[in-house]
Amino acid sequence: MASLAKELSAAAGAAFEAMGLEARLGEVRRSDKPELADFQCNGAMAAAKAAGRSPREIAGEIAAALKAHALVLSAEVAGPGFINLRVSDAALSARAEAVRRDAMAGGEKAAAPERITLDFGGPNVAKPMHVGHLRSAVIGDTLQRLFRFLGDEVVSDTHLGDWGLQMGHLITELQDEQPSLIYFDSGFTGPYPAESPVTMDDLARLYPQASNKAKANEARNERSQKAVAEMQAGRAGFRALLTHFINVSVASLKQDYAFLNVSFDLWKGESDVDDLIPEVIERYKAKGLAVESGGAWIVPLAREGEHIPVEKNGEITYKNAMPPILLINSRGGTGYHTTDLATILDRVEHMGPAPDRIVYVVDQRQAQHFVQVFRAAEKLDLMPEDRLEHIGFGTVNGTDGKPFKTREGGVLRLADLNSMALEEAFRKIDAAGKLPEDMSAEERADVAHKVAVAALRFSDLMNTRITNYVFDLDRFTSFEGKTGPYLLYAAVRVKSVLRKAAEAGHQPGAVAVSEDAERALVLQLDGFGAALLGAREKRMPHILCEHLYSLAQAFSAFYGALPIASEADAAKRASRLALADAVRYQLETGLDLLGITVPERM
RNA sequence: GACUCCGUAGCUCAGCUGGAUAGAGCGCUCGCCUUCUAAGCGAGUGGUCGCAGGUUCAAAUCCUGCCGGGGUCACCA
Repeated sequence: MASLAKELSAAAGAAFEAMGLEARLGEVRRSDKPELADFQCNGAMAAAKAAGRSPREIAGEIAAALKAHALVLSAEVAGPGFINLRVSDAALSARAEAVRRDAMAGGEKAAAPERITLDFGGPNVAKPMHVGHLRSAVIGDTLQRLFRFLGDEVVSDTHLGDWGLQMGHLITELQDEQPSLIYFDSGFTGPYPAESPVTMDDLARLYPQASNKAKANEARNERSQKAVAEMQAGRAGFRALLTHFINVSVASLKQDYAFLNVSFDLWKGESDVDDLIPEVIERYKAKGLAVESGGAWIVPLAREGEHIPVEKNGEITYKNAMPPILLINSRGGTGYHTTDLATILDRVEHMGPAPDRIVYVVDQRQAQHFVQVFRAAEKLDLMPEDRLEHIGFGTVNGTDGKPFKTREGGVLRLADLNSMALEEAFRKIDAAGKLPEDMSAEERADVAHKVAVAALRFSDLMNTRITNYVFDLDRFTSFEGKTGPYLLYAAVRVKSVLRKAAEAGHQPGAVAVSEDAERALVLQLDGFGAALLGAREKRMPHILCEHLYSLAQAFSAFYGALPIASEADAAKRASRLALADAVRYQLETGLDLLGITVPERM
């Protein structure tokens, strides 16, 4: 059975069509005014002008048609032409039962599923992930779960940054510290040691050292640039180091991701498409798309009306500029424009069936970069621009509204953020003192971890993706308000009620709603499918967050208003237990899509 | 300068393919645990939807201009 909203929309749409109007006018949604109606349809007002009739008159006819529908208890015209609908208790009862038995907990598959390559995470080798990486990881992973749930075929790839200047910094800095390492002996032909000469801590130390030196000293920077170019050109010792750097880094990255329940199908990186770069460059040159400019090779991308040169004080600047992509820099090296294009080539031509779409979950500040890459990809007929999609997101700010920093002013590492959240979860759990006495240390630690992850993931996902948000750990780990821990608590409480009932021999049975709190709960359950599809269509996980939060609230209100397991009347008790079970099922299903798991007790 | 995102309650934010009295959380004020987890629930408080025009029966929502803030603008990614 489809959702009530969908059934009613179809019925209203048919009624509009019967009047010679568009079916889409029949869209029915939850009422803004629960005291007036369960659902409403506003199409009559929109239709009035085209139909040349008064909106109330049209609404009257639609309402009359809807009254005949089996689900509808009443259909009334209000105000300028709103159609207010009430559905019957029987319809709500049947819907609740359907949700409880449904394979998707009341959700529905996407109408046009796609094969999607999802590129997110994007950590850099040797640079520990920082708080900025949280968003890509959490949003990307949630989209991955959501897309799969709705029927899309997803291949996720973390796309390591392992090909750029940072590798040159690491190589040269390591050379300064340990010049005798075999990797720097250009006469050595291998094989190189299997053991890495550096640890993750070494890398985390070497990179900022080199980066700071390079910023202050142009010659030092040149050395790094040169080293990258040599590595990219295939110098064996440098490539062996690269492999060590990647392996050491990936092991560390996996720990941070695992804490957050984030996973990837592929751990490919920029360096994996090394062998495709010459081909990409050749294709651009062969098509006459690449031009030489100042010792570099670029692909101009500006379109009509863009990129108008303006000369000022002898310097040329561009009005409305869409800069070209840099295919090869003046030192012969390639940057992330070129590796991104080679990666598209790889994904489209070398990795099994070509994806229908490639989706990148990357900081909004990269928006122009992706416009450039997408245009360039289309020019080469790799993939049409409209099948390439950048899902941008805002930055994570501190409570001062500026980009999040540690107390010392440095960038906060993701690993440290994870530990802070875990500590805070332990603190809040201790302060509440609500965990059962018999809970083992392991279970307690598991609960703390789940609370920490719920806090981090939910607080990130509940914000509109595109805007910046203020990170406030204390607020996010709170059990009060619109937080992950509140949702966890609500879900655990449903489970607890169901468990206690089962222990007492009470099972869920046929649903028969009658009370307001029961009706409100089922109406909320009914909105799951629309929330999922909306979240997928807009790539906005906060739509799902809102739904789940409202569901948890509706359950809490229901729980407060009516006895469930303790209801004396057996039929009512069985019905309410079934309702509770439907809520548990949908809540757990939805939270799982957010990467949040619910403990048995807390 | 160009492009882009944002400006809604004291704070943090939803709502923006136009529709009824603009919502939520926090905060603050009340009330509710001898029954299922009170980490909860109920009630109240609080808004010139940045400003000015325009389109419309109807604008937080669409259009134009302005003001304020963030971001980006070819050799780091």
